[in-house]
Amino acid sequence: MNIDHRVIALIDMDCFYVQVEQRLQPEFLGKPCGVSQYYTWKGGGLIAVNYEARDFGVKRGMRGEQAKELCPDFHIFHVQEVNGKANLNRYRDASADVFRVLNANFKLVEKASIDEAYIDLTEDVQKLKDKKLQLTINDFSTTHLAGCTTKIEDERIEILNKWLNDCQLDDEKRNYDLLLGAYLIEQIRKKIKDQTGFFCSAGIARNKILAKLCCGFNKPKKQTIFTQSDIDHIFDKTPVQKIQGLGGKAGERVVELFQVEYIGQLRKYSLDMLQTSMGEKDGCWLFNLIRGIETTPVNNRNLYKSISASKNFPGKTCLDTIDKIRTWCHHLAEDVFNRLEKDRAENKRRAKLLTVICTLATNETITRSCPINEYSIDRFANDTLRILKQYNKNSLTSNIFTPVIHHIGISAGKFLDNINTKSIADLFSKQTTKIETIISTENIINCQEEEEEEDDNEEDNNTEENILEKPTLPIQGDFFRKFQKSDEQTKIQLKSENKTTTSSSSITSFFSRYTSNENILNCSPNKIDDHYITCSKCHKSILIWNMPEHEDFHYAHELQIEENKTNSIIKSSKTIKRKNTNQTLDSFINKKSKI
DNA sequence: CATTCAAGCGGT
DNA sequence: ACCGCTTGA
Repeated sequence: MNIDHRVIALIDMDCFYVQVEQRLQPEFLGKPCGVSQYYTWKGGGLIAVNYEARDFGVKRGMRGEQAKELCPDFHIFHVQEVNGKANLNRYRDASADVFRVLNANFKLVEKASIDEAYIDLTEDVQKLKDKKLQLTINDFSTTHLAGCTTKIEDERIEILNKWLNDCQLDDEKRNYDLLLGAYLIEQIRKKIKDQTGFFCSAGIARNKILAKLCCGFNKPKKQTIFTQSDIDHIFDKTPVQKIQGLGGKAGERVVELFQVEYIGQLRKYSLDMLQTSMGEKDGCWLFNLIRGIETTPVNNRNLYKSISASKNFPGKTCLDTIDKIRTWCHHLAEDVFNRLEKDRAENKRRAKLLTVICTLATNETITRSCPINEYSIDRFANDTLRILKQYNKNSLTSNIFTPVIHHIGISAGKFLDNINTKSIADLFSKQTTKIETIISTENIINCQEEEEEEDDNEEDNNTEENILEKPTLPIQGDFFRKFQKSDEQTKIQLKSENKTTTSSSSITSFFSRYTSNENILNCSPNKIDDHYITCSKCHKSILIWNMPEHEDFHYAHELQIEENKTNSIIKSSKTIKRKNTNQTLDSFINKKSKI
């Protein structure tokens, strides 16, 4: 599979929080509304505004009172408060409703935010091709072409109709894939509406950046196709800040350094110039991006990597006594605890690391972590309080805390799976399709360095079949979960000689980095005996929250044998079909080696 | 006094 | 591990 022959969609719920509230109170459908949190101060801050209200100039971030001035009929929904703190569970639950539909219909779905999902439709489109459907304009009632900006419905239909006939008759521009992708997305959007009640918009393109960009071209309740031939003329009018990842300081840097306003203006700069100013990696990314090439994979991930609760205490509301801090530690701990318990029941996993974030009056932000040994509100609260107290300059006997605190957050992460009974074969069998690991790359500039390969494995007695058929190897870390879910993308490397790339990463690079990382951890100042457990395989003392990775290390070691066998296959054939999986070990290792 | 809360990623 | 940046409702 060529990386720029993918079909990627980005689905984005329209003013999601408002729709969630309107689903509960349908009498507000069609009326200008918004959702705000903390209504006592100037009507709270608006975090979602529907399209009816946007017509009046109401915007996200505005105060509720200000919105009322612009639009007297504006209705404000308020975020639920628990213990005096905004609670977003209602929207998380609604999000789960949407993702249930997506996951039931597609294999490769990435939860990008509470209301956004990337879908890799490449395989779905290939399967659909075999059906040789004759699609008509009626299959695309909400579809727009990125290059067609008309507001007149008849014109949309005329131009889209011509385009769809063209690419069904002669697909020389390779647009037929995108057409089929758009067809699938028309259907899933209908399904989402039918099964959840929510409207959404979508973008369909060859990569995530383009899908994300064009999703915003026609909103709400519409979808947009971005073809490769749209790139130049649209990028010529696309402000740098509109590109995902360039909305902040990085984008400002681009504008300043290159004196450009629109992303397309960067085309006149060489790869070298971009890399000199932006760094090797970012420069490479930009150079490819403005030529329509962007290879970031859609990760198969539906679960949160962390669960957190935080609250600001601005101005006079700051926390200046131990009592106040203790109370809020407890409230935040309770929120995290409740969500962790739900997560544990649903996802059979446990968070192993608690991270406390606080901002002091000195304007410094502090982040400190400690292990989670059991889920308990009091444990979370006490751990948090203990960490915060380290920054109190006042006497231990006083209730006064200096410097005052303006923000506290508690985050739980480093999840460890409990599941330990599934066989490897079971896990692998979830993915049944092939992957082609050799990718044609005429257009792709890749700046990743070659990694040295080592051949230092002795035991070569485990065949791939042996490993795959071992039924009872316990799965404790999340290595296999990632593997099973095809979380990663095959690595591409440019070979300057013949302009072909091979998937050629080595497991050894993962090892070397992991090992050095371990050494650092073993001499870290946080070393407290309680936090260590002894690994049953290597008898090393390992920090409890590093066990998932440590277990990955062992599994990776065991599978290195398989890796070596695979490498020889890759080198000797153009494509490789792997039994019962569409992932190579490379793909996993690539991610790991970045840690 | 004041967007706020939340999540992920990359650099070091 | 910790910090800053980015994004989104």
